[in-house]
Amino acid sequence: MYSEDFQKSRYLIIMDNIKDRIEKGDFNPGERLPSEPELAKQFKVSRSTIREALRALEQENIVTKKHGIGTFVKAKPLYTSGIEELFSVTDLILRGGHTPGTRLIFSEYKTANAEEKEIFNLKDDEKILLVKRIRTSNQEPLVYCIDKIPAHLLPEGCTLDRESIFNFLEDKAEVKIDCATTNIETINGLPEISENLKCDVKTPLLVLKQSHFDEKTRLVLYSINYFRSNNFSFNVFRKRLK
Amino acid sequence: MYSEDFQKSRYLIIMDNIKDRIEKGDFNPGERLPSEPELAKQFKVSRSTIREALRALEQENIVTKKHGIGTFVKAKPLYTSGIEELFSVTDLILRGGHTPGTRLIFSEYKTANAEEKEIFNLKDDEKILLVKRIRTSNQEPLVYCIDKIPAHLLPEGCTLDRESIFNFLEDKAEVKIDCATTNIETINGLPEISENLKCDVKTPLLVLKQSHFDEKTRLVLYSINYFRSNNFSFNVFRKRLK
DNA sequence: ACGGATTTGTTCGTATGTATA
DNA sequence: CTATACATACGAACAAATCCG
Repeated sequence: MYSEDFQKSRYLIIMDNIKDRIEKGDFNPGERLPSEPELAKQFKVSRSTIREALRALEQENIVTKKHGIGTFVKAKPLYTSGIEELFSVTDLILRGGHTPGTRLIFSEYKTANAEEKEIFNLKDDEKILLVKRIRTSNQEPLVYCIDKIPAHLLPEGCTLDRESIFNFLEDKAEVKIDCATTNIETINGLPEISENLKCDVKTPLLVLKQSHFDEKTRLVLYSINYFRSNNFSFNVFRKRLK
Repeated sequence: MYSEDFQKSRYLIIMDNIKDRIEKGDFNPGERLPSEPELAKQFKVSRSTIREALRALEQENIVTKKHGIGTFVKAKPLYTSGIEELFSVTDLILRGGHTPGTRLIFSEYKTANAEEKEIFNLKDDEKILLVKRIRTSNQEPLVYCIDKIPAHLLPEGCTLDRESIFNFLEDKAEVKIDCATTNIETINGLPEISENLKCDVKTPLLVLKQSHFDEKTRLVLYSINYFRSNNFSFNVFRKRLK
């Protein structure tokens, strides 16, 4: 009952096992793994289960399969887990080993304008919550965030002044953010924003405009994040199709 | 013999069929698809084959599955084709419906320095080809590219002055670029680069530093691209894990 | 709160197809 | 041509999540 991988599915256990063996150097980068029937024998499971495990490993970019040849360990542990994985700014800072903080600039309910009604698919007179905050990493300002959320998704009168919006939406509003489309661009510093970020107007800013969707692909959060570009950059893992 | 999807696997055919029906409005965004056993009956295949098709559709972000509930059509065809798909600058321009061009600034073989030997895993005295080019879109400069390739991957004495490096490596050097890790940041304009891009030094530049790997995860191309940020931005599709 | 029906998730075993060496 | 390896497909059984009466 209190065991951790109690009733974890076999393919997940096998997956972890293979990961560990790669980590340990049992299987080395570039090397071929034992064939599927071979692994099936070793783990005493059917080949289907092995295939499931290998498929998952391939999806995590840890191995590649080649038809008629074999399954190979990818070189560098390419889990750069870059920007293609969606996480909140809070998580971003935590993963960097720093302490996240929030400074509220502005929080107000307002009637949605035409564009907002369009993107959130709202009826007349519906309101949205507009929040402007500075997110800090170890007390230092890192990013200026503007967030917009339809009011009907939120409990009455909350202002989102402290918490991670992701966590708040999940815990208190039962909205699970599933994915986002992000546009990345860069602009020159802007007076209000640069001042709040304590950086020079001459320092360019990295701008992420993000439309966040829940599992039903409803747009639930639109945010614009201005990052101090002198202490920030993003990684993306890009894969060729075909 | 001459039919196009002759011997295409069944799950791919089913996948296309379901895609078409979503396209046509047969299945609408947010709606539940027929259950797996139901689809199996319709297509006269086993449930496993249906699951394979649905899995592929899920991977393309066209449907989502929920345990114990069903499989649902995602809303907007969330154009996946952002920066997470790796393509050459040439393709990038072509996809925008413009005409790509190249202006050679510099092309020379040089002995790899310590850092380059490290990243490319080279022995002493090995050389790399260093190329600096301006890529143009409809004759207008768009991006300043610095590319580094180990000499041993290339035929003797080529300078890569005209072609797409991706195409050249595939056609002439038998090197297939498979994936890349990309770092995105922004910097202030630099004298040499801004001048070549015909933009003001005050215009910030979007910088993509990319390590390109082949199928064996060998680093085969390292490139730094400086984009004129005033006419460029990227999209990324970000997915939440778990 | 319980139970049964429905739906997806996991696993098995087997057979056949296709790519590569 | 043959052996090996991965890919696709079938059908069956049971598990786990969800829903509804």
